[in-house]
Amino acid sequence: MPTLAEVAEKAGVSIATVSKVLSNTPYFTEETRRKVMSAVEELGYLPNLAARALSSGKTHLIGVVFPYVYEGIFTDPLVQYILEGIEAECNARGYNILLSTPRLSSDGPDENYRQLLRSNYLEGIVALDNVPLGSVLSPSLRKNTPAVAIGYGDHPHYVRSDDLQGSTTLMEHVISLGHRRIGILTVDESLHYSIQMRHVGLDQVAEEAGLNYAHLPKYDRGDFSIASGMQGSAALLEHYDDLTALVCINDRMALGAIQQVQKMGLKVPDDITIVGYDDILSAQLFSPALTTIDQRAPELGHQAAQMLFALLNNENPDSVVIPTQLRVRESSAPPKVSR
Amino acid sequence: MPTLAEVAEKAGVSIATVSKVLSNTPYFTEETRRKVMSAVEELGYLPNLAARALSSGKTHLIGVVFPYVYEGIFTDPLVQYILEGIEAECNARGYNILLSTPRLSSDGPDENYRQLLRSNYLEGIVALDNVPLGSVLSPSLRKNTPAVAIGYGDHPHYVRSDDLQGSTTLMEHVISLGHRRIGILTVDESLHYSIQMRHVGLDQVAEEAGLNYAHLPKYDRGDFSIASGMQGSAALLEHYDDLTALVCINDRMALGAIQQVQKMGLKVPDDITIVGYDDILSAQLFSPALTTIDQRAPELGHQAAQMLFALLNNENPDSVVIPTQLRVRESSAPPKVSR
DNA sequence: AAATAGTAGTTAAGCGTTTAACTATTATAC
DNA sequence: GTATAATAGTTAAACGCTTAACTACTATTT
Repeated sequence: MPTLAEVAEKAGVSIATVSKVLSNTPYFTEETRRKVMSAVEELGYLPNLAARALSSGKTHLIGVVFPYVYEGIFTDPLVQYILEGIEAECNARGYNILLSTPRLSSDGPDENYRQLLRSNYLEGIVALDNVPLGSVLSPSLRKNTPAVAIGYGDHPHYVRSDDLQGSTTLMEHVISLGHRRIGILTVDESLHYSIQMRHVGLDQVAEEAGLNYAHLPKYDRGDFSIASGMQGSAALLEHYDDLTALVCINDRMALGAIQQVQKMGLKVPDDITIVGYDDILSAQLFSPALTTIDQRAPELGHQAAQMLFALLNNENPDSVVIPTQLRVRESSAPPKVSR
Repeated sequence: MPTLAEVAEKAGVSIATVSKVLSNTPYFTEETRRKVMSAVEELGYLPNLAARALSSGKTHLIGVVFPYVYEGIFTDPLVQYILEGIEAECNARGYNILLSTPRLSSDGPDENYRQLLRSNYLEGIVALDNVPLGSVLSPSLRKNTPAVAIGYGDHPHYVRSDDLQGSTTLMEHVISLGHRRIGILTVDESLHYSIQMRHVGLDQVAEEAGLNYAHLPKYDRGDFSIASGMQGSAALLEHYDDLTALVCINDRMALGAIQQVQKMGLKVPDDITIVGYDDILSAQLFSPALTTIDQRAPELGHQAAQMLFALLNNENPDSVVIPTQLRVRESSAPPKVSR
């Protein structure tokens, strides 16, 4: 690999001059530029990024952090949308993405990750931070590195989906259809802040409608998976066969539930309404298509990255809460009068 | 950030000794180790990765390259599975992933990417390389960086899914069910090597069964999307209403086709068999569940990463072709005798 | 004509490691 | 008791870049 020194020699100038030309720092003639450039060209010179990083302190590297918790990170369909959003912003600015997927336990993230984070190797960080178990972005970890959290972690700068508004809208939809005997399919809510918020929303709307949320039939041992949606709906309907609607905390569980109730001979939405949350690809494709909440995940990624670059630019961007969108499809309808 | 020098001073030794202790290079006493370690501890020393990279030439960074071609990279459902596989291997070895998503045009990948690749900043590369349009891993680009291609790019080291075996198995399944009037839904085959291979497989089996593949009704202006599957199936059935089976080049188009033919009043699989390729999540969920080919994408990622680390270790791993698995589900059945 | 400001380029220090080459001490062999 | 080998640690060069401080001109101002 040719170095600055070789370019300088070939061009007949000093390495400082070459550096100036390449970084467009003022004060050189067109003549010099030409000489330098043609030397660069001939030698196929490329800057050594490690050297540049060491010297300037700028790595042009953004850490994108998706903690690995209860399941593989990439099995979460939202992750890819978020990544897409972040990627677009970084690409536009010539920044590279270092993808970090720390194992998160109750002791916090793994040692590799801690070191990476504290090493100042990353100019900035965008992290999914939604897990009460532990933050990948706690103040002691992130130190001086600008960071944006996607989620409910307690951070000065964050982007969130409006889970409260989303769950409220979803529950209002179900209740306004006339349902009152409503079952809830969810996961251990200590797992996820956004799940907790969704419960708050469901609760509020239920109470306003005169329903006691705490007493609604619930299955809370799901794990986000399709299988647990099947299991949960079976368990609920076994004890409460008069339910006219199932509100599920995510789409995969909702799709599992639909399959299960169909297997049990019920029609969706005629016999029972089932709604989800997330609007994954399968939600639109499924038959019946799933009524659900679109979190607009790519937007989460875009906004988070934009905020991060604002921070790097010494601006002070406001945190953002992104409104969700109710997608009414085929899986929800008024309850049958007969039941 | 404390440096080696500060640690050395605090421990009362030279920086070379500190470096030796930390890298476990022989020849120091237990006593020294203790002094160094406690200085490290007290100061919270962490190595500067840029400096280390400059000095040692090792960045501990693996480039994972997903070219951005006709559509956003992350809209391809396989990508996340592959990423999952690569991530697991890198994580186990303490390597970090630099995620690169070059824009690929007929001039090759964009300039940012070229520079990154040739800068020796990455110790190794795993790249999706399946596009005749241009390689992200051509010899001139990758130079001395060890690289593993996932796909059909012409490289010394690659991992491929066995598209020939997959498509053969798929077509054999359809033909063995008794179908002879078969339509093909595909994309411009100049877009993708693996698509080309799938055609070869379909062709072979068709010919063996006495069908002229070239004359089978085809829609080849798809773009992998659900919408184009709907469009393509509509177009085909308009001209050939006697088709008893549609073989689709990927799952999303197949799912689109199912929706479309259902909309047209046909039953799947009673009136028409529809099969896909990929086994995306929705394939299992859809009703009817889609008969398709499972490429075992996570395995592609695992194997590719393992090969790369073998290369870094100066071994000479063999390239790998990963067999696929036919998933027979509900969307395929023998043709109705009446039609 | 001297002082000042602007332009063009150079010198050299510094970024924080790694590591080859060296010195000094101690243990082992004969 | 010396030669040799092994051990423990140090010195200093090197990695390739950025950038502050400097010199040397040329153009402008007064």
